[in-house]
Amino acid sequence: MTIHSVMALNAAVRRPRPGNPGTPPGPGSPWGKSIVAPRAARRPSGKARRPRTGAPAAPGLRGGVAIPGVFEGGATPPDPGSPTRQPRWGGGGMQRRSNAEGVAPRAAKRDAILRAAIDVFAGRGYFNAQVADVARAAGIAAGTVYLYFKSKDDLLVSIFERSMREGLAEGRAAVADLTDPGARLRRLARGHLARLGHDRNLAIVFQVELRSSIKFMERFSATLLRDYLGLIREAIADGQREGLFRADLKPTSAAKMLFGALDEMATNWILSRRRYSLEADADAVVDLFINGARPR
Amino acid sequence: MTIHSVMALNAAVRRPRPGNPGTPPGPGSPWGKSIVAPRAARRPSGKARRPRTGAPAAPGLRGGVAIPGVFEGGATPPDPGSPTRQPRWGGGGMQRRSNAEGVAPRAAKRDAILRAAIDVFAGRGYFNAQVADVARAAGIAAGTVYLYFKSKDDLLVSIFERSMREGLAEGRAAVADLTDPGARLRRLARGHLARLGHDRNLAIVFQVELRSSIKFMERFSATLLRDYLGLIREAIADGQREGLFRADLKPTSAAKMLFGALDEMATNWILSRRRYSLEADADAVVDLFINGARPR
Amino acid sequence: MTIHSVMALNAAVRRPRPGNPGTPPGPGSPWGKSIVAPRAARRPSGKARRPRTGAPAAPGLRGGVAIPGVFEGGATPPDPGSPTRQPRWGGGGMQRRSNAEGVAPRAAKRDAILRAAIDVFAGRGYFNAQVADVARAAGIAAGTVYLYFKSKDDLLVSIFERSMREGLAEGRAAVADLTDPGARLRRLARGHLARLGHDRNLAIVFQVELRSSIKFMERFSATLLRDYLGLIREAIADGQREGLFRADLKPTSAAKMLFGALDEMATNWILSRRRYSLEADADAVVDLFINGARPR
Amino acid sequence: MTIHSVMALNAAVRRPRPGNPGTPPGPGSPWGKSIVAPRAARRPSGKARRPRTGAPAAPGLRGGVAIPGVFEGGATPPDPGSPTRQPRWGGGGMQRRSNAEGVAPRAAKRDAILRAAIDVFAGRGYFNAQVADVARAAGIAAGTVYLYFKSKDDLLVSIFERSMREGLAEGRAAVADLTDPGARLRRLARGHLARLGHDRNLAIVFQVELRSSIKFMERFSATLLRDYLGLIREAIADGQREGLFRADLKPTSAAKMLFGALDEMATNWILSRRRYSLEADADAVVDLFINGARPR
DNA sequence: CATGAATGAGTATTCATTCAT
DNA sequence: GATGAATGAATACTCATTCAT
Repeated sequence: MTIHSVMALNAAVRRPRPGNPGTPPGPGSPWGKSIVAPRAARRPSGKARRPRTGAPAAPGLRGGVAIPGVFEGGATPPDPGSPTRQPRWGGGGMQRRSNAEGVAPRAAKRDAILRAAIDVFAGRGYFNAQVADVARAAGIAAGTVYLYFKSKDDLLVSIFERSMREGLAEGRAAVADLTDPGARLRRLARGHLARLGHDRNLAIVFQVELRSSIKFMERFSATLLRDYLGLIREAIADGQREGLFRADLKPTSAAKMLFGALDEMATNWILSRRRYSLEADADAVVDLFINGARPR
Repeated sequence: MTIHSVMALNAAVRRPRPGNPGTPPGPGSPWGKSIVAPRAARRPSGKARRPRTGAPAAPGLRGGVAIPGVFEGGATPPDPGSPTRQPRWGGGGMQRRSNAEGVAPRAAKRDAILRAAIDVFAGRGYFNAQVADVARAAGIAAGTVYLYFKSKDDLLVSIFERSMREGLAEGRAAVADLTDPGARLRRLARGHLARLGHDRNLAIVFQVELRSSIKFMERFSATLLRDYLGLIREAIADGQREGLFRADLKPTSAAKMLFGALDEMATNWILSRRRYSLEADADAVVDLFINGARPR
Repeated sequence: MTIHSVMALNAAVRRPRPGNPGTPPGPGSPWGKSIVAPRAARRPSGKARRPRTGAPAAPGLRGGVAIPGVFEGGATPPDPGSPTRQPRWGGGGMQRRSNAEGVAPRAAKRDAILRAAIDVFAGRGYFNAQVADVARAAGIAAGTVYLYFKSKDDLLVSIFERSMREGLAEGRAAVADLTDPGARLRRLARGHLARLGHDRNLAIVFQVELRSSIKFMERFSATLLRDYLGLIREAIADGQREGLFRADLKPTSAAKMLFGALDEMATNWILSRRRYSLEADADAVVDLFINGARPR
Repeated sequence: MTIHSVMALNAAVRRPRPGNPGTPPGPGSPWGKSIVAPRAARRPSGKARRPRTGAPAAPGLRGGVAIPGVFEGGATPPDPGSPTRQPRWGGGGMQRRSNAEGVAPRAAKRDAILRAAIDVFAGRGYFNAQVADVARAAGIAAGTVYLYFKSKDDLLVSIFERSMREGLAEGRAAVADLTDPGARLRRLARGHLARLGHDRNLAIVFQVELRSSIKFMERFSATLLRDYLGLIREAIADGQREGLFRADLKPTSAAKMLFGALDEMATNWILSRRRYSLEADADAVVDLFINGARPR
């Protein structure tokens, strides 16, 4: 079972009840309900608040959580040791110009919050984590999170979307110059595991926290992930056309199998107390797959 | 992603439980109110009580819970001792006989509650489901659930343990008389998918709800699942000894890959709107695996 | 503040709501648990019980809690060391003939339950104690308690009524042959503290558990206790008539003061870790009182 | 029965609160906590916020809580440091100025909640009262109570601590300029009863609700109350040194007796339907005591 | 833009009491 | 008479979200 598969699971019956306990859904979630039963909007009046204002930015931001370059200062940093392809969140951006002199501070803060969310969610679990925890980790006030994200769910969704988008982009780029189907599969697999292996907290969120909702999975199963699996499927199909892989293999099923095996490796890596290279697992999986797909 | 991996999926998106109950007073006290807030007399109807046998089955139980062809085989479920009549959860046949000559009625009710829990959890998700929902589905009072299970969590845990125990037992039995490693893998794979394929709700709970906690996954990853993966690993190792599989394959990793691929198939099956035979997927996966593992 | 006074306190508004609240306090309370009814550790489960019956008295009765002579086998036994006046609960009875050959087994069992209730309530507090605890301590089934008592409240009420009735009877008898007001007060005071001092658990229930409700106190404040205070008041009034006590003293108020001082001694004795003779405190109180009441 | 003794009164008859939500899973879950979102340790509390002054006072506060002449003096109650303007709980005068030049609004709201708690607890009893009742009476949302108090228990505890602290401070101040032991006792007694007599609801909470737990009594019996009794004991000891009181009187015991008698008066006052001056009872008690303590 | 005090819905769990056997 | 499985009402507390400053 890969991400893809899991994605449609919880789809079932999410009670519409507002409030919270049962974790009632609530508006604001990209799924119309909220993947995880937010809490619903309330706020009858609002008493006295706090008058302060002014400050250009909470001081905590820089120090505590994110650094303009974003995502690079996390708990499980992108491993500055490996010079190759680091998943620089916020790094591949567009609007973000050159955080040097403070351009696009909004994007920078958004990245900081996302980074904080990854670390907090990985550390205590999405449900156990409180928005206030994320805010604190990001060095901002709780309410500020809502200036950048629609809801708590949105944080999770944003993490997923961004990660998938980057993964997909990287995958496409990595495969662009390769013609050999086997080599493409290998590079995709390595890239997939390397990305997760470089950021353990992100991997935890991606492999664990992100799969708690069928709704969530169904939604993405039809979008980003579909494209991601598509890359694999195409490589397989190409391989079949070139006679490298058995023709009786169904590309879609085979892609799922490969992805499922890789996914299992990733999850095992997370659960394992040992700290080995996740990326290294890619070859074993691909070797087995390619060998298994080879015409008899 | 295999079972192992999947296990960490849903971990996150879960809501906690705020609020809490109290002990309200009630009539019956010489003071008209009760000096100490008794509790009040209640008991509008009274469901089924006494578990003694004889009875064809508690009325509420059959109607509310039992689902045709599902979970009906289990009298005293956790009875791995009796090889015959194995309560195949989610399995087919075997009409519930109403514990003819004295099958513990307590176990029967426990089964009914568990069955109800599977259906309710699958239907609305573990977190969104309320204990009262499960009770209602089982045709009993909410409080009664606690006469059979420690907590709501315990329901989920019991589902997992039971399912794994049975799966493991079936797996062992299925493989006992086979010597060919490939045949063993095929039977294990088929059995695994067949078990899930027979009970969609159980499959949902198993593939999704059960993976909502990294804690949960870690715990079982070291127990039942380890044994389950062990069966696969052994078959692979035997195959290597017999020269059927490449010697450079690491049995443990290979087992995870196979399991991961199967798990992905299972989750895909659940997410898919189409109703195809999950068991049939086993062959494709095993074929690819065996072929891939074959010495070059 | 004596029992009398406290008795009317809680009378206020006892909400009739049945059910009960939850959320046991939890940490944060200076007592580690909650000042009130933390519920304490529940009994392991209490499933399997003891089916035996028939016997003139449940086995558990004799051993665990009460002995036909009742009340004499408590946790804080009536101090067999002091040959004088032991508050023999059930001992001063009427219907109870001679439990020797099993006469009045009903009364004997009732006594046993009451004795068990005293010990249990004293041990874990009325609110924390469960009817099942009392039943278990009495060696009977939970439901059986209701064959002898209307409700849990009734247990507390019965303890109070019985204790007061006996105390009143003893007080009357003790004072019957005395004419000197001072001597009567002294004997009443000694008797009061001696009775409590002989049975610590009863004292705890009497001094603590019994005062949690204004309703409860109001009810008895108008009955038994009134008579009890009456004995004191009469002795004081007689003393005034004889010129032994100041005439400007209001008998009723003075009686409350005396009772209040004694009550304080009793409560202090319970709270104290030291094990001294409570009865001995009587003299100091009475001395002070008599001296203070003496005409200047 | 004195305060000390009374303190143990209500200990018992309290209903626990089953239910749970707020009641975290507890043991029973194989993970020690709960497989799912045990919520984990929450942030320290987050009480202290930003005490800045300014705001005239939260609107709902005045209307919902404040009771004419009661509790209105307290801006920042627990401020024993400022001798002037002592917030006499239950005391008279001093219109709440709406913290004119900056009295912490936070403290004001805290006071309002406490005041509401006193009234609600007195009215329906601690156990029957719901936190929501207190919140409603204070004109705030239920959840807001937890922004100022740890738990429902904390409300009761805070009432006690504050009352005792103030009573102790007043007692010390009242006695500071007096040398005559008898006069000191009289002033202490009058002050004690006057304080309770000025705020009937506070008196009810103090005399009844607060004594519902032996645990509670034990705890405070060793702290605040000890100091309070100490004031009385010292006056008695001084009197003995001056030859005013009998030397064979044990100061500690005598102090308890005096306190017990006063406490009884207070409780009687509460229970009585008649509305007389409680403070006036002080003289009768002290007269009797002093006369009784006088050397023969 | 940022803040953070305030809001308020929501439910797991307990246990006194009943009653079929 | 005894039993004990079953019942079911009731609430403290959390935390996502808002909005007046």
